[in-house]
Amino acid sequence: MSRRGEDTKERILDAAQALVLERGFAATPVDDIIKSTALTKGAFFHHFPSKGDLARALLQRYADEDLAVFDRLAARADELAEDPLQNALLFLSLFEEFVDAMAKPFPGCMFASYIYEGQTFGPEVHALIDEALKGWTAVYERKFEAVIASREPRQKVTAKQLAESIVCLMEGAFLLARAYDEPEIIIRQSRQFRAYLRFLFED
Amino acid sequence: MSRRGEDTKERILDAAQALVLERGFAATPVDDIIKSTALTKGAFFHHFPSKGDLARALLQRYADEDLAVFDRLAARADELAEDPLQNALLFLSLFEEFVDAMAKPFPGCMFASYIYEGQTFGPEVHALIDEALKGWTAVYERKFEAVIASREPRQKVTAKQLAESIVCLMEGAFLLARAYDEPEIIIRQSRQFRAYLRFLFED
DNA sequence: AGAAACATACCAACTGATTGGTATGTTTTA
DNA sequence: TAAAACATACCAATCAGTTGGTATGTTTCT
Repeated sequence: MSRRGEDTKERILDAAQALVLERGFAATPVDDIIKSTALTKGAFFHHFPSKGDLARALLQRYADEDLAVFDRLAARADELAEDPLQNALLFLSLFEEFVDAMAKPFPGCMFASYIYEGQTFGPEVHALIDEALKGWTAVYERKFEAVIASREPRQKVTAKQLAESIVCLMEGAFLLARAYDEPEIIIRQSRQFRAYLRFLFED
Repeated sequence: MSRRGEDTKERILDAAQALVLERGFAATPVDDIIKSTALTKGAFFHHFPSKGDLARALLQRYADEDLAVFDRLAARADELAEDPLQNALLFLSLFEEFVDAMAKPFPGCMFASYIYEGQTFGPEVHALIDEALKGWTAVYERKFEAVIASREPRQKVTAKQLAESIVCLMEGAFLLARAYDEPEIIIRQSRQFRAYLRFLFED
């Protein structure tokens, strides 16, 4: 695909992402997407064989960007803090900074949006969601394993438990943040979890 | 409305709830709802002036039932445990029992579903969601206030913080539970939070 | 190099199916 | 017997997707 074609495809994805995060996938007609890009139906279906293909491409791109952010934050944390506990704490701090820089109105999490539309999507989409959720958990789990290996926790906890907790906590925080349009909730909860970690592992 | 009319209205709501939780509201046509009740369009629009009215009625009923469950669990906890900490812990245990008794496939939380469809609904629906979320938080906050009043927490925490945390944690757990069709996640996370509370407040 | 052959990117207009909703009946119940 | 509770038969709008076509490259052949 030429440079020009690639650009329009991105434009369609940009418009679709904004609308889908706002209203959900099923509630976002193709007509509205093309209206917001000043393109036509022909152009849309030239780039995406079906609306379902858009759903897949949209989530794929979102997952890729999400992974990139995660990797970037992890790399910066690795750079600045060698100690496992400090590394984990810093990673969460960097995540808070990232959320703080997000635009209002707070868009929410696309995985969550897709999860609650369930039946609408095919197995490929479900696999993507699975991969993302398990990916997050795995990253956290590795970090917490290192922390537990380096220090005796004040309370008996497993890395897996902690990892699942922070993923749940953040997804829930994303939901409330969206309901109230208050991204600060995410930051508050992440900070609270940091305090919990310090409490568990610091002297 | 007569007994019979009330019954059919409930039947419609039952069918709608199952479908909406499965696929989302916008992705659930009225035709599918009436198909699953063996009724007709005339009957549906006799009971609900519009599909939007169904959305409101559906969430209202869900909120009422949710509140009833909450009150029931709280009453049982109050009955069995006077001590604030034991009361809070027991309340969570009873909630875990309740989740454990829920049917598979795990349906998820209707508030979350509605939140991620945002734009679709009117201000009345948003008010209902707000009320429910703030209601949960308020119940937890009162319980944790009593706990904090009765004991010195090992770490400085506020009742409000703890309340927001458990609400986020549970909503996130509901999301993962739905993604994996594993309600056990909710139970695990609630149990984990109980351990955290005991750790904070027990000697 | 330059023309012929082909591919990509897009558009305007249309299509059949589905959508929420209505108008007009018929049955049931109080 | 008169509302309330349904059913039947429709409608206008909207939906995802198609059609036939043009304009603009890009590659291939001479």
